Amino acid sequence: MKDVAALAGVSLKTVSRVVNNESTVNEELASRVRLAAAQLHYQPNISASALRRLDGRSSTIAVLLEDLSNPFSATIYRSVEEVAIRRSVVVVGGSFEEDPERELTLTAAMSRHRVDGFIMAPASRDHSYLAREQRAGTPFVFVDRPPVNLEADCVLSDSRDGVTRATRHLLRYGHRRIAFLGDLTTIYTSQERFAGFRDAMSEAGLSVDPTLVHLDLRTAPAAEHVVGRLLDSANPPTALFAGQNLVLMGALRAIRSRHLQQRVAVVGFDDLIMADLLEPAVTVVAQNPERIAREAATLLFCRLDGDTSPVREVVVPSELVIRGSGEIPAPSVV
Amino acid sequence: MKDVAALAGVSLKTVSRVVNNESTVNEELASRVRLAAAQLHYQPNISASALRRLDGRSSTIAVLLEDLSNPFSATIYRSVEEVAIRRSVVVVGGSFEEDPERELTLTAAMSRHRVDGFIMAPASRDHSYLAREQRAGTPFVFVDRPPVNLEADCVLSDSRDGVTRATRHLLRYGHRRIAFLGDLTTIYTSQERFAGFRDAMSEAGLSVDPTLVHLDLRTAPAAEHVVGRLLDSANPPTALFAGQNLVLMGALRAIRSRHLQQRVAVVGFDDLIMADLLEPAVTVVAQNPERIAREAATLLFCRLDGDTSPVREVVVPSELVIRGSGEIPAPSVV
DNA sequence: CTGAAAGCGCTTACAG
DNA sequence: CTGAAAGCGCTTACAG
Repeated sequence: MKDVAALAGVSLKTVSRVVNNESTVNEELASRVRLAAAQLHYQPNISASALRRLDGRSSTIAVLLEDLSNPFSATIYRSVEEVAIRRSVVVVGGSFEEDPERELTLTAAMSRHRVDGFIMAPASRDHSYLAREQRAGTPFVFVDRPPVNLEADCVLSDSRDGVTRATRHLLRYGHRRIAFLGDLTTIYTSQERFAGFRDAMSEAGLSVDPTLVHLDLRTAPAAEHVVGRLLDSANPPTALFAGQNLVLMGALRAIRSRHLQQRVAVVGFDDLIMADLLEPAVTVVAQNPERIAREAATLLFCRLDGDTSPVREVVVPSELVIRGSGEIPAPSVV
Repeated sequence: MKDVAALAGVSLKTVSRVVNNESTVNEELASRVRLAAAQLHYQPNISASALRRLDGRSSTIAVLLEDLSNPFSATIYRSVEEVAIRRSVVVVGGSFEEDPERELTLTAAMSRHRVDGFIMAPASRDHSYLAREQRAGTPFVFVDRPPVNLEADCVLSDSRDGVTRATRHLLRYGHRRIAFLGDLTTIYTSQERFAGFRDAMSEAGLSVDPTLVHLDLRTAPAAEHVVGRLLDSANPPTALFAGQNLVLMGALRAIRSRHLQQRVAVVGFDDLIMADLLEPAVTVVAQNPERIAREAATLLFCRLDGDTSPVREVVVPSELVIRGSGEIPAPSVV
């Protein structure tokens, strides 16, 4: 900036004004400055300007999710990026991997980098440690999972209701022995999905058979193993609800290796690319990560723009996508 | 930092020494400083320290790819994150979307944020504009596509050879009429994949039938349409090579809707989650994005650590994953 | 409308 | 081993 000022023959302050589009600069001086800046390939140092600025804004936000390589997280990141870029804000990402320690590490790192705000799907179950930073003016928007012990904006899927509707759907096709396969019970959404399942069962006056419930399944092979055992048992389920992507894939493998794909009904949570290409195509409860991300980004930028209205909770509807695997009737009904 | 110094009753400089783990501090003073820092929940301002530091390092790198929501890009981002986090370096991401303008915009934005280095899969075909920043000490590592008019490190898949091997594989099953379906011809990897196809064909003494070559396919519906027309033609191909994920999906849909999945051979480029669950399971040329990312990140950090050896080009092998769809023999051979 | 001085939070380069 | 002064690139708060 000093060099630009020297080349343009003006003061530092004038360059600063031109760079920041302050309108009060004489057009001739301004164009001299712009010419000099272009000649020197000058790029203003955003960190330096943030340091002195009253608002201290770095034009950077953090998007911290479970795992940026999974399609749900990746889509959220990407959709936030799209909103951010329109405001010339840059997005730094991080993956918590369900590790509360890593949540602490990453949020602290972001705080050292003085990000302007956070969008996060937390791994921990206590977010009171963020209250100080929040009070200091950094907005937090939670996605996919609500904040615990912290008042903050939050954007969720209606997982519970989505699973209830999916379970009713299976019940309607005559299924009574429905297995529920869930992810880590420590995860909020995992609990919600199971709750949605129980809601529908009790609503139908059915009790949940504990031998048909398997939770804390994280990987496809684990799910494949469990589902294999269920299918091979004396009294197998006639339908399966898979509470998560990888679990769904494991379940489908177990079913296929037994050639039961036309006999056992399956509904999964979260859409899969290519779900329509399987035979039968896979019925799922699809979330809407683009919309979750857009709502979250919009909320965050509103807060950054000074919106001090009460904390909001936005619920984005999930959708039952009917494709075939969930519409296989129970044997007794055939 | 000032507050920490005041609370600990030491000078600013002593706090700075403790924060930066300079060993020359009296243990008693150091622990007083640490206590004060903890009480005040002090987080050092990395941008401010970068401003004055001789190396000017911000502990931030940029990872700019085609589209962070696609599995290939997302996996690269995630794997770079994993290497970066071990060095307490934070990763800011961006998506070019095959738009050279956006490449300029995003690299300039990153430059204003004074990132320490770049890992990027470029959209443009001329990177000379980065030479200045590179000379100023910011390392660039290109992934998936080589730099043009710029000397920079680069990590590539052996796409061309991978496609040649896949095509030979189809030829071995008796196919002569093999359709090639490619992505935008402006994309480097797209050209390479087509070149690999032609290599194998000419090696086998076959000419490429131009009516079986369709390039510039970007979306699944476009591919589905084109493949549909091919399959419905008087002299349809007996095998298809799909040069990209979405194209593969479109091709599979066209084949399935005509119930030809057991008759027309298909090989795709890039692995798909669930490719093993289709019937037949899909044979693909799989890249290794984790390894590409690890190599790129390692190279970048070597450069940041002062490695000034000549520019390197690393080639990561791709792998033909045989699953069934690519092993359907040509009709004349049956 | 333009600019000289001070200061953001930190590290550097010295002095003691 | 510890600290006072200067300065990184910028904006603020003034003065003219």
